[in-house]
Amino acid sequence: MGRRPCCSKEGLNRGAWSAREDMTLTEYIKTHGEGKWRDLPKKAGLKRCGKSCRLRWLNYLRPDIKRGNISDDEEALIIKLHKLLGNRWSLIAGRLPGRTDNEIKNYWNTNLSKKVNPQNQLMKINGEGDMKLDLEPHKVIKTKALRCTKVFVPPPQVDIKTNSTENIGPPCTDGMCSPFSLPLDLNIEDLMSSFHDNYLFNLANETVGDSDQGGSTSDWLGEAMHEWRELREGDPLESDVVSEMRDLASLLDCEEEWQQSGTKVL
DNA sequence: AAGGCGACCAACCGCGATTCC
DNA sequence: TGGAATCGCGGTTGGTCGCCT
Repeated sequence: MGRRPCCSKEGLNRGAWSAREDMTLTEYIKTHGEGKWRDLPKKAGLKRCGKSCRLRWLNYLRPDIKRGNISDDEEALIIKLHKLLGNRWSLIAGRLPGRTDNEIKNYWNTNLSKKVNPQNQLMKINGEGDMKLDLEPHKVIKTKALRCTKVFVPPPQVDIKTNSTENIGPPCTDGMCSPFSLPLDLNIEDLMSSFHDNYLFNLANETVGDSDQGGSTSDWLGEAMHEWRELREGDPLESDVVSEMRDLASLLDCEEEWQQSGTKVL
């Protein structure tokens, strides 16, 4: 059984939007607000599919869209976020005010993928452009993509004192224990993923950024790293690991700031 | 001048997640 | 509670433009 199309394509315009269509859509959304995309075209008098209207609005017509070239700062941030998050364009875009996921995705594919991985360019020059290229960044955090309207159920946790999985439950919220626990044999990918997942759980339970919990993500990440190292009998963390953790901490600190200022995160 | 080619990017498509009834 | 409707995401396509030969 085939998938039902999002709308009937018959009699609908496709391809580039005209100025008149843009104006019609903008005026309609100004008056009635976003949402109900399926009904919007009919009500607004547009011969477009609702999905197309949504895309046009989100990627082009929204008043807060930033026009113009990507700045050096933005580019550096995109590279850093892509290293941490992979092809999670909407997440990356969420941290670049006025930029859309589509814009960032296009920018990455046309500019940054070559810059970050010059081998791609080389392969095209050698006439191997059709090959599937390995664009996967190193140590990408693959947490489940979530919207922040839902409470995140955290992965099973390891009791940091006994190193057992017996004491499974949500992170403490009474301020009496560490914000999260870490298994001793965690590798860096799991460590960062576990940290990020716990962060999301705490965010959903409003324990992040609470002054009773000891301040910013950087603070309790530092605390967790310290505890982890102590329990591993002072194993030195490799410098790139420390660097990765700092990157992640600063990213998540940004999330906190936006969360506190009322901006929707994720 | 014109055809070929590649870069760019807006728009489309399919699918998983979420919401609604 | 389950299925339909809707939303949102990421991959892909295709039109346009500019450069090169």
